[in-house]
Amino acid sequence: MKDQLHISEQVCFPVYVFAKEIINQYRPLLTELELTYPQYLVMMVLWEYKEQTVNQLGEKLKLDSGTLTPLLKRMEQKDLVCRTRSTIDERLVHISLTLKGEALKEKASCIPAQLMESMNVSLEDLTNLKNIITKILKQ
Amino acid sequence: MKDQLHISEQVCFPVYVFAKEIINQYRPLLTELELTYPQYLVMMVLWEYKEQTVNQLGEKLKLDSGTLTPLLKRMEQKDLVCRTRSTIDERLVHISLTLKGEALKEKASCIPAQLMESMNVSLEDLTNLKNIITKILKQ
DNA sequence: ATCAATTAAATTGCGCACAATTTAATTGTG
DNA sequence: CACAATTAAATTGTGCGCAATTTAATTGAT
Repeated sequence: MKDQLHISEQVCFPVYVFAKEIINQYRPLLTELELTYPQYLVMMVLWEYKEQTVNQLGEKLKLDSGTLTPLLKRMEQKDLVCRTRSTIDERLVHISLTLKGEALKEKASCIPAQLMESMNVSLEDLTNLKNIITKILKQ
Repeated sequence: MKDQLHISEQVCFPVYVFAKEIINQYRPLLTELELTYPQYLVMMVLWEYKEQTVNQLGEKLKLDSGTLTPLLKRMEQKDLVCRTRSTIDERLVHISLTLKGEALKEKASCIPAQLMESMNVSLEDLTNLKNIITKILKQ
């Protein structure tokens, strides 16, 4: 029987490398906006939904409070988001955009196109990739 | 023009989530062997190549010495690998398996199959996925 | 042979990512 | 109402991942 314990036989390893490579491609673009990739993900959710609790962000981004709490505090330090504990239910912390955070959307608008260019991938491969992965993740 | 700054429109986000999900699927299997996923990758390279310098490992795994040096020290602590500075070229550190590290290959042999099962993906999707990603990474 | 340039690994510092636990508030049940 | 169970966020601790720098050894060009 064939030995499966080789890097070259693995499917997971290319996925792992590819995910890191994507973040590395984003890095120079996001550094200009003083954002990391996970912070950029938070911004995208907030640009779309205006306000989210820590849990809601966590569900959308698949991150827990152990990751999000310190990350959001750093974003608060940079005056990108507000963290406000709910008065109705004091367990909840609402995350919303500051004016600076709202304004950053404009600057970020060119990032998707820039990234597409830097990755140099056909639209076809990209859609196939997305379809397969979302199919796997849905189960 | 359509707003591209939405999580749902992104291709990179599913890749990022998928890569994390893979590592989370590996976690319970690898925890039994007292390995993390990156440590498992190092083991796979060493099971195949017997001995590697830090740089050679880094090239194969796309990791730098800043990541590998402390990781390899932890693996040395667990008596999985030996770190030996070369006498011929003292800049090089050779990483090789201990007997315990060599023996772990046996225990790890079932992991690829177990992971395939826990991921519940068709072989077709998996090969397509791998082909697209390796194609993109090759450029 | 000398010394600048290169190379390899280690170090420093920061930001995730996640398991496990803690703290505090709310809900649900008798 | 009381109080156990649940929920939300924060905290603690460990291990990557990478940029930037440092340390030390080797190479190469004159």
